[in-house]
Amino acid sequence: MPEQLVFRAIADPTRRSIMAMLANGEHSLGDIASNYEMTRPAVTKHLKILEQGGLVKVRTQGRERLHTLQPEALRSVAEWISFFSQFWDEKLDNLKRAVEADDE
Amino acid sequence: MPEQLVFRAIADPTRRSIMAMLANGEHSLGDIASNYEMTRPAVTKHLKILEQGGLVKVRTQGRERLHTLQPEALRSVAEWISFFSQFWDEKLDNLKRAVEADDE
DNA sequence: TTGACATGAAACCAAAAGGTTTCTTATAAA
DNA sequence: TTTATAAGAAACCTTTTGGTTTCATGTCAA
Repeated sequence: MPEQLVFRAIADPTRRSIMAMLANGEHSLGDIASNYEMTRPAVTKHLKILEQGGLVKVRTQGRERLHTLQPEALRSVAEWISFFSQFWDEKLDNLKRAVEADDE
Repeated sequence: MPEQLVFRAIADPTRRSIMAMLANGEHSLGDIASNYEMTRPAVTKHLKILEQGGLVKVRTQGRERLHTLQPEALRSVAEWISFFSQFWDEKLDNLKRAVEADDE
């Protein structure tokens, strides 16, 4: 799972919005699409990109496809940011330690 | 400075690489460009997008343009991630608190 | 002041991104 | 067993992105 796919996935505002929605729990495609102006196929494409980034997992139930958030995929981004956090504020070294501690 | 411009800026691997380079200090355009296969105009465009995201600041000295990293611009991304970190691991609530504490 | 150097600017191009419409397939329900 | 519903798939379109080449400009140094 190349890190680049995560950065790509979170670059789009619609996809970040979908992530926020999925933070509340599992949702079907139609359920998600009803929250946006665009058509369902467009939302499908966004969900596929989120999947490729490892941020969303899908399971099929009957004729529905249920999507769940996989927020752990954001950890690589958090680690990348933590490298720079040391330059912006020493206090935020907490962030770096927190992330690293979690790798054990 | 819309948050979207930061997400856009960090989405490209070349730009993230430039950020890493600038973490070591100020660099001129030619200096930066000499590290990449692409032409200088291409690097110029990347630097402009980094500027728009607030991640790089430029000053002119003689005929050179010196670029410095502004890592604080990453804070909005860190805040966004911190919202999701609660879902992936309670221990990483440290991250959220660290970021919020820094807003005071 | 003439030449070399560091950069900016503009025109252009191919590929990727974000969207649409149309058609098909699979499941559920009448 | 029809009919309605949920979704996948493919073809297509426009705009953005990441890159190029070419030319112009400003500054430093012989």
